Amino acid sequence: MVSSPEKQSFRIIVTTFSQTHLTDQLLAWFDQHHRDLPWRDAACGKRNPYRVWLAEIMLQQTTVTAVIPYYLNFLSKWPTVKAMAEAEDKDIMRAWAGLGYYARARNMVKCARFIADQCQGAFPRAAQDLLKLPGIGPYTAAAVSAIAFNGASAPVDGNVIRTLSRLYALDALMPKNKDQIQRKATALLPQDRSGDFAEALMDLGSQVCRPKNPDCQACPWIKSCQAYAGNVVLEFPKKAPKKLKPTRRGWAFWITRPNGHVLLEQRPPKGLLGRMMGLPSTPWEEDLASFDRAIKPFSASSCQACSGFIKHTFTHFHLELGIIQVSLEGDVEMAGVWVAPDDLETEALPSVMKKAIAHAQKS
DNA sequence: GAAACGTGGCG
DNA sequence: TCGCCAAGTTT
Repeated sequence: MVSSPEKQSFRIIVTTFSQTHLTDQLLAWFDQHHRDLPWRDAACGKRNPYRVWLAEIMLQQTTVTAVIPYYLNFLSKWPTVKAMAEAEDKDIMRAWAGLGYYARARNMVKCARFIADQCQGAFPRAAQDLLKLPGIGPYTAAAVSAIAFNGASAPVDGNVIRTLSRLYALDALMPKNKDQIQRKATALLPQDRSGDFAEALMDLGSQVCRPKNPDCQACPWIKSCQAYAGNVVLEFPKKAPKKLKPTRRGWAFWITRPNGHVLLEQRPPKGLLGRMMGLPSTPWEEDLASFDRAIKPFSASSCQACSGFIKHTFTHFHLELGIIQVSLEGDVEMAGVWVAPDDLETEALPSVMKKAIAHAQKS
């Protein structure tokens, strides 16, 4: 059956009207529930692009609560993209330590240097151009363009996926539904206020359309939400079943010289905890090397295993790490840096290594 | 497309 | 205790 042209245009008008309605409802809600966050220091479109970008990089897969102290510290150390571009890698990694996903920090500096050296310190305004920069993917490109420049882009993050999946009862599995959600989000863009719209949709997802315990009664879209109407809100978004995490095990070494200094190594520039500092360690594998085998390189020294082991969970595996204390008799030369215990806190140590160090020091 | 890539909080 | 989850990008 073919619709008449009149019928089609009528449908387009109705669709457009209801989308406008949704957009207006969302923006009205946003105006009443505006959150005061450190990076929201001016109206959308009038923000400092460097600060917007810095916040968006940090907020990738990371909660607002975790980001705030890091954001403030970075801004105080490196107030401009030029300042960050001139920073040393080591200082960036130190300041990022504990925030996780360290490739973000490595790409961030790379991006800052590109902006400073190749773009006269000015961020591109269009999402399409931002997308070419290191560490900036589809989400961040759209977010920076919308929030810093009021560009007509709709960032789609986990909040947006969840909220729109519920609003339209979208059955597609994450993350295959990304294109569909992107089209829905773009269709809802207002004529102006793209930046407010971006923040509004993400705020709605994080504060109202929460993963668990959503507050549907507070939602401006309650009358339009298909999942709510069907009483199946928690069934969206549809997700593939999670894979089981394997457990890997290893030994880390607390190696001290007679003066009490301890040996740290910088990890390789890519891969897990890349470019961060840590205790020397055996590889982390599913089969644990025996104590005797692990201490072979230190056969002439006194070696003692701390009781128990530390547990830590990464994105794709659990880790059980045993700690072996090695007390060297003299100032043996070894690859790495010797650090006084009091100076450990200033090193670029990821959380798992801080945990291992605490375990070694209390044993 | 799938896997790698951190961490801390919450129920 | 433990699985789930949070403002994704890269390879």
